[in-house]
Amino acid sequence: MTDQVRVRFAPSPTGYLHVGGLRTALYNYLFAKHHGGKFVLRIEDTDQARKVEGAIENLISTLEWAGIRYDEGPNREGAHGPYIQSERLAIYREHADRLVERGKAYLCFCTPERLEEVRQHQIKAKLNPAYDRHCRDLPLDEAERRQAQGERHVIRMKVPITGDMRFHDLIRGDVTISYDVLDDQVLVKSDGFPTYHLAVVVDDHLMEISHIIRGEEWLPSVPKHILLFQYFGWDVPKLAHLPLLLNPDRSKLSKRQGDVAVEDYRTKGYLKEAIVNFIALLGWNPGDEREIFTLDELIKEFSLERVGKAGAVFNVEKLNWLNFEHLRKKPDAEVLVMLKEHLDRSAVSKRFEDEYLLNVIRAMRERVTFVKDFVEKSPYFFRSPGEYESDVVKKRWQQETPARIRKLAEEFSRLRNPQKEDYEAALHRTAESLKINQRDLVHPVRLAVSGMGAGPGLYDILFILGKEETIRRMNSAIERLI
RNA sequence: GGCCCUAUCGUCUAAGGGUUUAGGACGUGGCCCUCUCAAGGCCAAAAUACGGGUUCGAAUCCCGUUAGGGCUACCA
Repeated sequence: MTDQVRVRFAPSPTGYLHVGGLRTALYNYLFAKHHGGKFVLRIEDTDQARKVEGAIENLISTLEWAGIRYDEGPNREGAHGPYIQSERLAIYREHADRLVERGKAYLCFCTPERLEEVRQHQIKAKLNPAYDRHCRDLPLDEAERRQAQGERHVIRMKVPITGDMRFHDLIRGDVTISYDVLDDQVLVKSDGFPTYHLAVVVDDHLMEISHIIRGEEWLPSVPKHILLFQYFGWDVPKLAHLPLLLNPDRSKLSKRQGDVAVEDYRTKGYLKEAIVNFIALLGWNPGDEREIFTLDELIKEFSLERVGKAGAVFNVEKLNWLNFEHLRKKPDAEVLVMLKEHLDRSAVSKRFEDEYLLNVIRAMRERVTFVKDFVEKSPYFFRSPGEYESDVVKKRWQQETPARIRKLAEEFSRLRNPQKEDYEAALHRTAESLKINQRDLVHPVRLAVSGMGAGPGLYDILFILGKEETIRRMNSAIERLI
């Protein structure tokens, strides 16, 4: 075993990448990169019943989208492949046989019916349901004879009857679990596939994993794994069990209470930078008061020592804020690309010049959380107002307003190639000659050209829209608003 | 039920026994700025689950209680 840090993310391909899974992947990745080590992606598809078509591809593309690049894994073979467990069946079988030979595991011929019956009896007798070790002491020759006859069987590990397992977890400290709450775990199922417990130990060893960083739900099965490492005569990797991600009601993060698939958030328009940043902060903090991080900064700062022990609620409000912050940090040109992509996908059919869109971006930057907000919060940059917000009309559009707007439109029409300041000066002049406050013109004009009462500075809007469009909208408002 | 883990503002968290009138952030409310809305600035409300110990001193260490979560499969 080398001294190099090698960690893995080992999801089972059951459909989509869960945000909890993404965080586990992220922490592994950050830990690996922080220490100049390798990040391995391994697919744990040993349950044939739960196989989902396309899940692996989906998992990989989501991971790559988030910027979490694996060094070894499916489609990126290293020296430890294959990285999909269903392609490693012979390896597991061979190792299981080794354990049987050494008397550390045994063949079990109990039927599911008998197991269920035993379980029912135990429950009735208020005992902990566990395998009764019926086949544990079958003579090896008898077991081999029955196996040769093709009798259906599983392979179970032998867990010591008494004593306990004490181990150290990098996040939780020392943990002790008594053997009498463990049963003789199935290692190889009757379909020949290994269970998680066998596969994870064999693969973590063979792939030279130095640190196992995974969710807290695995903590109770650590003793089984350590036992297996010992039965094989292998070193045990360092362990770190991450706190869980929680629903707002503090139960384990699940569907039903909001979105849990990373792609859901992606579709909603969250930036990968925001999701990664947010998820990193769910259970980890840098120790100072910084909150905005890029992936590279996270790599630099991350340490397991600063990972907390308590579960963390996935709080969308803060994610929104981070999205806002990361979107704001992006250069105009980059936002332009995203806005154009969004426009292509949306119902807005009209084409806009890059320069026009850049102006919209500059005007709206401080006002949007998502790229889609450019259109949703300022639709007037993309089409003339279909209707006017009624409460704003009520407040800003008085009886004398049409005449004033008409006069201002005339003033505007005399401008040649107007800049922002020219609109402002023209409005100022008009207000003076009308002997009214500027705001008595500003608000109605805003309403006329945008249909709304809120938005960027009026002169920014007018400049972006351009003289012709501005005047056209002003006249249109005069006709449509009474 | 049994076993394991966890417990600081609504949420994410800081404080590694004295530097603490428990700090920051999101969100919430107010004020300032201002053509509106934002952004920004300032301010405010808001927490150590409870009970015992240990100690000169406890959010911090120990025990118990309570609460929450996880696990308890031929699922991962």
